[in-house]
Amino acid sequence: MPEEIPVPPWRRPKKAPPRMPLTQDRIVDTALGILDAEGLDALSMRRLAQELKTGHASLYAHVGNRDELLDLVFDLVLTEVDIPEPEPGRWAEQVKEMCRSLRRMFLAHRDLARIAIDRVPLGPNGIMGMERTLNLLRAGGLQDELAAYGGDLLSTFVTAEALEQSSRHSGAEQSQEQAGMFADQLHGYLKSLPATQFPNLVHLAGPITSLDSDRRFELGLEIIIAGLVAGAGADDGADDGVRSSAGSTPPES
Amino acid sequence: MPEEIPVPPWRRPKKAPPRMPLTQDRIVDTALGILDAEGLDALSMRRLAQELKTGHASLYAHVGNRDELLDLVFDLVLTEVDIPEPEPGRWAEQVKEMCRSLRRMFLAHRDLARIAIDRVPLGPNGIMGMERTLNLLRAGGLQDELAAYGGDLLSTFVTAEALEQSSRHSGAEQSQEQAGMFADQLHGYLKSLPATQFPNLVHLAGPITSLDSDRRFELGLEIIIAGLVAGAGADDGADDGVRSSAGSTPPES
DNA sequence: TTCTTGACACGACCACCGTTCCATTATAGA
DNA sequence: TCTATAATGGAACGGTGGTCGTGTCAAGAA
Repeated sequence: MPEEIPVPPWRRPKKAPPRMPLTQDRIVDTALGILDAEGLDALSMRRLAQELKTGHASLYAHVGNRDELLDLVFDLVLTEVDIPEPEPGRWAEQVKEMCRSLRRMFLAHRDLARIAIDRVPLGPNGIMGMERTLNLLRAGGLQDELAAYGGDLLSTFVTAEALEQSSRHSGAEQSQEQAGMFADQLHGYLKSLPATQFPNLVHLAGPITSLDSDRRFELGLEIIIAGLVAGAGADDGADDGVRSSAGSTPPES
Repeated sequence: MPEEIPVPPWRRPKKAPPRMPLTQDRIVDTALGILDAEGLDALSMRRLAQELKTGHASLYAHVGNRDELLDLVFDLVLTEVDIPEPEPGRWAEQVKEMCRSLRRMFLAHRDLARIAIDRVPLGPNGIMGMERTLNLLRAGGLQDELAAYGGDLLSTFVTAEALEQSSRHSGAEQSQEQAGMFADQLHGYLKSLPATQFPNLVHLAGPITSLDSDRRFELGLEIIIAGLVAGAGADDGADDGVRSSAGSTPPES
């Protein structure tokens, strides 16, 4: 921000800078700024008021309470997610693109997954997003119930995965290094377990700890989409929704 | 662990009831009691100390801090989950049984999903659970990476679903009635949206709001297991893990 | 141009929270 | 019985979200 130019005294004797009025938008914008820079725990009403150069009690004239504020912040960032218009023949890829966009949004805003995890996005942008999501899912031929629930499942998955990723390196500031350290420590610990009692953990110590966030995300996405596709074949939803024959037989290795 | 052998009364004439000493076990047990009865927000160190008829500062001699206490509570309830020994030919059903058992545990303890959602279960019971889970998943022929991640995905799914269910009727005490009210209101709202702008939401208002928790849970379970089964067919995990051909072609309706 | 009014700002306050310090106390071992 | 060790818990610290009522200021009415 450039230096402030002094206002000529004859121009606006006392009109212009009396105060930038407090509005809900300004509050929500500033809250998002604090969230990005310092995380959810730092976002107290007092800290927010300080940033806005006002008293914390003033905020309650515009936002109700802290929880409602977080609702508003959540709905605001939802504008960053883009959900493609369905194109024939690209269904699975487009569903992935949507989920990746959602994930990018989460990773761009610190602790946002913690806000989103127990919130239903019913703000204006949330509703828009639901509409577009359903539109995309139905374009893949998913029957009503599966489309309705599939959107929920996908967004829950993306949120939970983002939450896991962000909480892994919580507390300290470092991200990459911290995550690597933890993985290494965990790998050593798992390898050190008695192999007679924990054969699977010892055997899988590698795969368990070596999966980075991106790979986990793509894997989970593949699994869920494959599951949705498998369910889309069932035409009568009265029984199971997902064709149960797909899951009832164990694959023999 | 075998039952404790009672101490003969002549052995310790006046040791027993001078005061029941504060132990970590007593603290964790009591914490779980408060959690069940009053929820996570009511579980403060002060409230807990009051229940134990002691000062809140005394607790810190046994548990480190509140977060560690929640770790311990989480690990304690994990004993209630049972994970079956693999039986040939019942793989998918056994995976479901495991997930249902986990879900039952969550529903039996108020707000436990909120505790579990951002916690990796690395306590003794958590480790045991991971071992048994991996054992079951591998028995279905899942390759290493898919087994390692599949367990995570399933438990994340169950936790998130339990969280959603519990947060739906948070605040007020009512559960069934409250949930129904909310669903009705939401249904009315969705139906009231302009059909030109939100055709999918209006069309799917029924399926979206009529899915009760049990059905959601079973549906999601089917989807994920179907996805895992689809992925189990891929023999080389170097590329995608889940056979991408399964998900890349949209099902035509 | 003066008066009035109503929305907004905000200091003071409330009831909590998690955590630490440290003097006191109770217990177990010598 | 005396002493070393550990548990205990009152007081205090620095926070939190939220409410109340007074004060201020700017725009509309007269």
